[in-house]
Parts: sequence; C-alpha cells; structure tokens
Amino acid sequence: MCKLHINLYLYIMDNKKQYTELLVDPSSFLPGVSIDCVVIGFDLTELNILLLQLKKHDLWMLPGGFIHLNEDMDQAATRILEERTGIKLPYLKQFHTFGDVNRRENTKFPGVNHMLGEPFEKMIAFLEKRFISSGYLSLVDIRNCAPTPDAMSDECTWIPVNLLPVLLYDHGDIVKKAMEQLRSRINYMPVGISLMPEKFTMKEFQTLYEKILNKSLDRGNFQKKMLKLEFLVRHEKKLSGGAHKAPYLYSFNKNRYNELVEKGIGYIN
Amino acid sequence: MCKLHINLYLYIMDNKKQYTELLVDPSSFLPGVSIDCVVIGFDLTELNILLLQLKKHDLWMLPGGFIHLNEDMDQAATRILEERTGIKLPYLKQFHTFGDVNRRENTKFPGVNHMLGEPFEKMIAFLEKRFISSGYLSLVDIRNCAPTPDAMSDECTWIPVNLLPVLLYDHGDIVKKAMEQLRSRINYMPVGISLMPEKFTMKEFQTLYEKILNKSLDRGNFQKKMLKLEFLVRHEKKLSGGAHKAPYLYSFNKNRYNELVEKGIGYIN
DNA sequence: AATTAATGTGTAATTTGCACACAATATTTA
DNA sequence: TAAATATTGTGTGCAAATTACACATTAATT
Repeated sequence: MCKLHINLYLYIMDNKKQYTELLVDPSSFLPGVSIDCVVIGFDLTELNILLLQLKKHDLWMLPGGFIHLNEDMDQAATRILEERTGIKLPYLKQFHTFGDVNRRENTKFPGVNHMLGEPFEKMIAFLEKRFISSGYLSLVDIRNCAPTPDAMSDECTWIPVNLLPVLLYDHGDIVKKAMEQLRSRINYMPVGISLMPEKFTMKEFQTLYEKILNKSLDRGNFQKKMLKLEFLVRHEKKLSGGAHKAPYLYSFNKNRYNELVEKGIGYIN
Repeated sequence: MCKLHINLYLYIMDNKKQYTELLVDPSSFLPGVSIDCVVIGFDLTELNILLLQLKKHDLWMLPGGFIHLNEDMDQAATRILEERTGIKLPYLKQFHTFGDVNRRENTKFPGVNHMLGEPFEKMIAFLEKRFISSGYLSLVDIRNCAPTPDAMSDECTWIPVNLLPVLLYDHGDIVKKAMEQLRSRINYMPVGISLMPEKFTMKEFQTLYEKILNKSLDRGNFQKKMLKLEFLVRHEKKLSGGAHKAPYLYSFNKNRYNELVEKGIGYIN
C-alpha cells in the first residue's frame, strides 16, 4: 500500500476534503503488481514491525506501493521505503511474491463501494484490479529511523511481532513468510549491523538472535562463538546497570562483519 | 514464454499460415506479470535444463507463460509446466521475481516490427508492455518427463547446464539464480526423490550432489552420511558394470526422506 | 565488608567433519 | 582356473565444532 492508495481511500471514506494534489496517473504504474515492505526493527528487547494505520477504521497494513514504468522493482522498493521511513540505504531484499487470487479477500478495505468525484475514477479502476505483490524484507536500526506518517494523519508505528493486530489483505501471511525468511537465512543477512545500535552489550546481541531464532541460546557458548569470529570491537564497560559485574560494550568491525556475512556466519546449524 | 507467445511470434515471422485458433484474448491474463520455469533434470551424469527453441531463429528460452485472472500464481506455474512437459505434481517452487526495467533488452525477439493481421493486434499490444517475471524452479525425473514440442515445430530439449546457449531476454540470469537457489537450499529440497530414478547406485547419487554443489565430495564420507540418515533402502546388486565389485542399488524410503527434507538434511555446512 | 546478580572465561564429554586406509568382490585377462 | 583390475563398502584416527556446565570476576547494593 502506498500513500497514494491510502490517501485515496481515505478520501473515499471521508468524502470531504480534496486531495487531488496527491493523485497520480495510474497509467504511470506497472499494472497488476505491488510491493509490500516488511520493515523489521529491534528495540533491544523485541523485534518490531513498521505498520501503517488508518485510524478511522482501525486498519493496519504494511507500507507498500507501486512500481513506476521506468523503475526497476528493487528501485521501487527502495523508494517506497524511503518515503515511509526516511531511511536511505537500508538492508532490503525481495523474499517472495504473493500471487493467490484471493489474497485480498481476508481483510478488505471497508466501504469501497461508496462513490466519489471524477478525477479518482481511473485510479479506483486501477486499484480494484487484481494485484500480485512482491514482499521485501528490510532490516533497519529502529533508532535511526524516522517513520513519517503522511499528511492524512494515518499512523506509522513500530509494533512488536508477537502483538500484531489483524492486517489488511494477506499482509499477515507476508509478515509470517518474512519472519521465516529471516530465521532461515540469518547467517547470510547482516542482522547485527542492520538491527543493533552503534554500541551494545553481548546480552543484547544474544537477545536479537534468540528473538529471530525463537529459542534460547547458551550464554557462554554464544559469547565465545561471536568473539572468535573477530568482528566485534570491545569498548569500555557499561556502568550502573545493577548490582553485578558490568558488561563490556561492543561495536562492529563493519568490514570484517560484512565479509563474514557474505560467506554465511552465525548461529544456525 | 508460453506457447501462445511463441506461436504468435512465429506467426509474425512467417506471416504465412493462420494460427488464429491459438489466439487467446490477452485480457484474460493478469497484465505485467509472466512466469518462467527453470526445469531441472538429472541424467545420472549432468544436470540439464529444459529449453524451448525457435528453430528458425536459433533462439532459446525458458518455458513460461501468463497467469489467468482467476488463477493463483502457483497454479499458473503448475499449469504452464504441465503444458510443456506432461509432468504432473512436480516439485515446483517460486524462487525469485525479476523486475528490472531492462530485463528484456539483452536478447530480444528478432524482427518484431514486421506487421501482421488484425486479430493479433491486441495480443501484440499486450506482449510489448513491460513485464516482470516470477521464476519457478522445478525438479523432475528426466525419465518420466515427456517434453512435448507444440504444433509449430519449436523444439523442447534438455540441455546440460554447462552448455547453455545464449537465452532470450534475461533468462540466462534466471537460470543462474535458480542454480544458486538449488545449491544454497539443497538441504531443504527433495533433490533425491525428484531427480533420481527409482533405483540408483550410491555413486550416481553422489554425482548429483557434486553437480549441484559444483565440487567433489569424499566418497566414503558421502556414503556413510547418507546411510546413517536411514532414508535409503538397499536392494540387490547391480551386476555387469565392469571388472570390479558390483555396487548395491538403492531407492528412497519416501516417507522418511520427506520427513528429513522438512528439517533440512544433506551436505551443506 | 559481605552479599548479590550478572558477566567473562574455562573445561570436559560428545559429536561431527575430514582424509585416508583397507578389505571385499564382479569381471576381465592370462 | 587363478591372478589382475577397478570400484565399492567400511573402518580408523585426528582435528574441529558443539554442548552443557562450572568457576571466577566484579559493580552495585546492603
């Protein structure tokens, strides 16, 4: 779903204001294909997913959009994501294309049948056709990310993956598939650099792995394994964390880390 | 590319015969999206890929087609593959969607500009629009497969992967990505059951792995590893294979094998 | 100064990976 | 008929990785 899409539908719902400046000629888009982004962030405790909300209808959805005719699909995904989060150069990868006939049947837009003014007709016709959607998985640092809800007051919020509301269309399936992808390809994705803050404790890093893999890991073995790979730089200790030994802070040697990710590192076997 | 597409273009090239009975209303297809199948077979020596050839133009391409409006994308892939190979219930999985603007620029159809009769105009207009294409990887037993070239005398042939000709559009990239997918997911695909004949020797099974992984494996370790997993059933020996000890023949315990493939087995680490 | 709770590291048992050796055996050949 | 041949089936030893703990360390609290 792109801004255009949302705004248009909001217009349909409200039927008050004029948002014609947001209208784009749908013939500039590749028909039949949309892009949906599963943007994952980590708050050092839980994995979160970036969702858009249409407040009036309590309707949640993935940020998405359409592909311009002169635009590569990957470019379109990058553009759409930047429009939504303000983040540039995120880790972003296509993971699956969803093409069931009924993929929009589960949770539909409410009240689409209400009608509206003339300039929207082409767009409505475009939107109501059948679409397949390519899912893109993005890993971003939740702290560098400025989700920007658009002019129409819909919200753009991080929601914990285990507390997801019912989503539009098949977006729930798309998120599920993205999480499976993340789990099964964890060794080949830069989960650390993409999801962790600049400095972090080993415990926090381990929590990331545990949340992705959905199982607990042995603390000692995790620490030794990660240290032996030599992509972590140790810094000063983090004090005042409680009545116990203070942990070191770590950061990434990015060159070394990216090298290793190419070949596949980590904690699946 | 589907029969329709090929035949249509042959018509354009020849401009002699009438194949109007093959014409389909393009509005019955989802616009902007095609499917291309990378069908892989194993002849006990090499991996082969099923290609279609337009003889007159020495043009090779993947079997492909379009998605009917009332058809799931996976269904469409199954249908297209069955039309091409006669095989039902193959292993068939979407692996990537190719969406570059220029994906049809490298190797184009020759001489599309020649014109033609009226009933084709809609179809031509449909075909010349921009398409993205979802790649499906299929693993089939080359011996149970009856490739059926269509009425128009194009060929449908198994070609060894290391001897591929230049392919239409970006089909070379699609094959390459499919092979990477096969290699990296070998432990999660039923490569054995899908690609091997009913009975086979351990040597032949090992060759399959070596061709997929593109490296040689230690014979003794391969044999022990596979036997320990207990999905192979040992049969009588295969005699008259030369001046040496005769190898056993093996087949799959399909239940056990499929169980293991679910969890991931095999020879990547 | 003792207690507490979490961190950093060590160790032993087990499993797996890897390289190679050796024995077994259909067929060929002398 | 017996030796030679080439390939299969299996064993063995060493290195590396995995796993499950144990133990020592230490910043803050009591």
